[in-house]
Amino acid sequence: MLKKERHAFIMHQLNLHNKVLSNDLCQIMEVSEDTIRRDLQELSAAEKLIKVHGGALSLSFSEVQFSTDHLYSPEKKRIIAEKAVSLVENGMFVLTGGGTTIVEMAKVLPPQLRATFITGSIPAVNEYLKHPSIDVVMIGDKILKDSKITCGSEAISKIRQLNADICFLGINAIDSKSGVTENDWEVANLKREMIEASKKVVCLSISEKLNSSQPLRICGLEKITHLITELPPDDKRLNDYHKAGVIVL
Amino acid sequence: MLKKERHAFIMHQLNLHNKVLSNDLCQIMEVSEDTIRRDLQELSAAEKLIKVHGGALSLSFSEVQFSTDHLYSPEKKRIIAEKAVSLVENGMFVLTGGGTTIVEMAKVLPPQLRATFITGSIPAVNEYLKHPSIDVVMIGDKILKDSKITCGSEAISKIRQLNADICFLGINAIDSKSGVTENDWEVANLKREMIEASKKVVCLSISEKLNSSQPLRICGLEKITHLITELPPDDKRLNDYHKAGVIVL
DNA sequence: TAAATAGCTGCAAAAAACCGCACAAACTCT
DNA sequence: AGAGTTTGTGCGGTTTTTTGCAGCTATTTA
Repeated sequence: MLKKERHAFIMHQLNLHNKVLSNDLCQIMEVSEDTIRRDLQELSAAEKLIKVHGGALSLSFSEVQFSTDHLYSPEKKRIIAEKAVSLVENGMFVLTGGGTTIVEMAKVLPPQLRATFITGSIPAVNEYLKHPSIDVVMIGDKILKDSKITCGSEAISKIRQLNADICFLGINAIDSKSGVTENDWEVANLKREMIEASKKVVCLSISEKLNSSQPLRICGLEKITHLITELPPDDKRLNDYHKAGVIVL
Repeated sequence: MLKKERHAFIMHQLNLHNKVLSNDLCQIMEVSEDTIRRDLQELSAAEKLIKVHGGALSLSFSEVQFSTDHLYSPEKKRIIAEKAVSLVENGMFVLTGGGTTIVEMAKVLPPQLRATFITGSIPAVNEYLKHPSIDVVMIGDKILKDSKITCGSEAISKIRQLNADICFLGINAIDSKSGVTENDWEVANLKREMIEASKKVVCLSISEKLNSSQPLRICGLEKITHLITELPPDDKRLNDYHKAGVIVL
């Protein structure tokens, strides 16, 4: 196998799997480890991949993972937030969860908006209180320290009494098969109730969380009315959700 | 799993949840605890995260936590706060109002204290959440924007269900004849309920507010068990309250 | 205060990377 | 065409990196 061929093959594998192992490569191509090592060295020098101990990673891998050092992809969340606020209208009763995306959304609410925001999230409330004209209602209960939201039977019974116009949820994982999933028992219960208590349900999620799932199921896609990501609505990664009848923004 | 992959995965988890546990990581990635520990050490050295006992925290999280928006703290309120915390014991259920004095008190709670703090004040909750070991319960209702406390029938009915060990109130006016008075209708109602719901009632007030009164009466001195000011307890300005049977600190 | 849990240090084994060299294929230049 | 040169490849031995383990210390928790 020629050198150029090997290079092309390595790049191909890398595009498919974002990762190659030196061992696999030298077995498949039936060359020595040294040859592979030198191939990777050259491709790395040409900045076509990232060489690591034991193999190599694709450039996109590093971009996605390490480009976003501080606040996690704030620009993506800002895009999501901007789309989300367009759904809020004057006079609405809005139920929101917690999380950084919801806080971003709180920051970009138009100043002249008049609506009532109901939440159990402390960071969200802190933002809502800065707004000049919206009303803020806090759902009370014991506060979960790590996620800083009120959580418990008291909170759930309060949410059950609501019939909000719209509900915004930052979600951890969504998948066309498993629906919306979560890894925290209490938070999952809470989100489930919030969904039931609202006429429209808007899920906010960065695209990395698409097509991932976690142990606890919150609901299927049929309960979701809107899905907002930082991607344009016609991105192919969103096809499954379109098909499921979700409005994708 | 390659080392870089592990690092990327750890950062990913961290960005999603602001926190990772060493144990979870070594189970998910199927490597030894030592490997995870070394990964965290390296990422910590590269200032990508903050290593703590048992896991790691994201940088953005710590920034929020330790953000140095140190409000200037008047000496008097600090003195009052120091006296007030001495009344809190482990295992107590503590009901607190809002106001700057209460927030000062929240800041000086001893780190090893274990108690449950119940409040409707957003600024107070923000402080309580920084404490490592206390439980925090939020009283829910519509939030009064100017005083940043939850207020309304819902809050009042919740407080009625309580039987707290002790209640701390920052007060606006106190007088040996009129008792404790207030100028906000909603806040007055709330404080009245909080006093009824607690075995001990501690009033916190800077000395300037002594012997002043406002239009709305909350209660007489007989309902107050403790009064704390920045003055030494034997100051002559406090004589009236001594005589009324209030413990003056 | 004692048990449990997490961290640290040194060590050893395995894997991977590296270095120098030899040899073969390809390419160049007369 | 053929000798010399460049380039690519594989092999043996050495070095570095990575990882897990055992024993010990420090911290946390009950």
